[in-house]
Amino acid sequence: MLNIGEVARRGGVSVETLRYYEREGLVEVAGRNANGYRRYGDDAVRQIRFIKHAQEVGFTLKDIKELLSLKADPGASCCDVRGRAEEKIREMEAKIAVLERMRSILADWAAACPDTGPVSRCPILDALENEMDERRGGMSCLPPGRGA
Amino acid sequence: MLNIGEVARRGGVSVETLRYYEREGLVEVAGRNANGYRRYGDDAVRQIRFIKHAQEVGFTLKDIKELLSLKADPGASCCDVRGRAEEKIREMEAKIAVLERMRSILADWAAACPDTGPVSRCPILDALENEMDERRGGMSCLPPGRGA
DNA sequence: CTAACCCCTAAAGTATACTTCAGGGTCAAG
DNA sequence: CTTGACCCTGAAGTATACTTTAGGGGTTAG
Ligand SMILES: [Zn+2]
Ligand SMILES: [Zn+2]
Ligand SMILES: [Zn+2]
Ligand SMILES: [Zn+2]
Repeated sequence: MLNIGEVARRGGVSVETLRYYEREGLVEVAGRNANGYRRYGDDAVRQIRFIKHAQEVGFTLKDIKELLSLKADPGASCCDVRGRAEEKIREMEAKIAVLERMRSILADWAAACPDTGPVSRCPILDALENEMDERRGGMSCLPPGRGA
Repeated sequence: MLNIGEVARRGGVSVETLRYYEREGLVEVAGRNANGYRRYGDDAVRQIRFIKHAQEVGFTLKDIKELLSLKADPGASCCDVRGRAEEKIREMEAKIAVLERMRSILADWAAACPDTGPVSRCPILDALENEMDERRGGMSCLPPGRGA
């Protein structure tokens, strides 16, 4: 049985984070001692590392809560877990696609910018000022059905 | 001179967003009428579209405030603007790299998961429970100098 | 005994970009 | 004169994952 500080040290998180995880239902406390101090079993440290590893690959705490439920549920199947992973992969691919598109547009603009002279003739600012909504599709900032 | 509602419609944002932009110093009001209603010049709509376009390519409102300052500053050079764009490109590349790394790890795990059977033998949960910190480098969740 | 260090709670703050709420004037039409 | 659409302010709420603050008790070494 460990105090919160020791669990925090071994898990690589702060005690505040541990209390936060407890509030959020991610880590359970085994019990309390006479002073009201939290006592943790050693599975707590494993649990915290699970959480941190899951965060490292992109799961949110909400996701992780679900993963922990699956892990604890003897009726759950491997398939459920893989489903979560695949969903997360799709989310990431969507985010990557958005970022790639933005990066590519910015890169084009940066290439067009002469890098000298006044801002009044900067093609980047021009591009931002004028329409570019049809470019590559799906970047509309205007209300639908209203041309310029 | 336009009321806030008309500017919102033409700009494709809500009136609350406009008031928010005003508080944040992104859009100036030309004046007020006798009732205290905001009156906007028609450059306001252009300004809002600038903001929206800049967001579409990944600039934050903070970035955009700087871009607007540069745009308004006759002493600023094109170079400054390009600098912001290139910095943003680097930020995006960093984010993309992180996402790619996470995606690739998850994809490997998902491929290893048999997708049948109980969660107790799921390689994804196994991977999350056990160490994977040395994999691909730089994913440590542990405090430095503390092995297992 | 007291400093240093551990623990406790509840609430508020952080960052971002807004939205929603509460409460209340203004204006044109019918 | 009322209805509905519009405008105003200031404050709080949203989502995420924590951190910080405020205020206070417990334990141990010197
Ligand atoms: Zn599995
Ligand atoms: Zn646009
Ligand atoms: Zn330029
Ligand atoms: Zn790790």
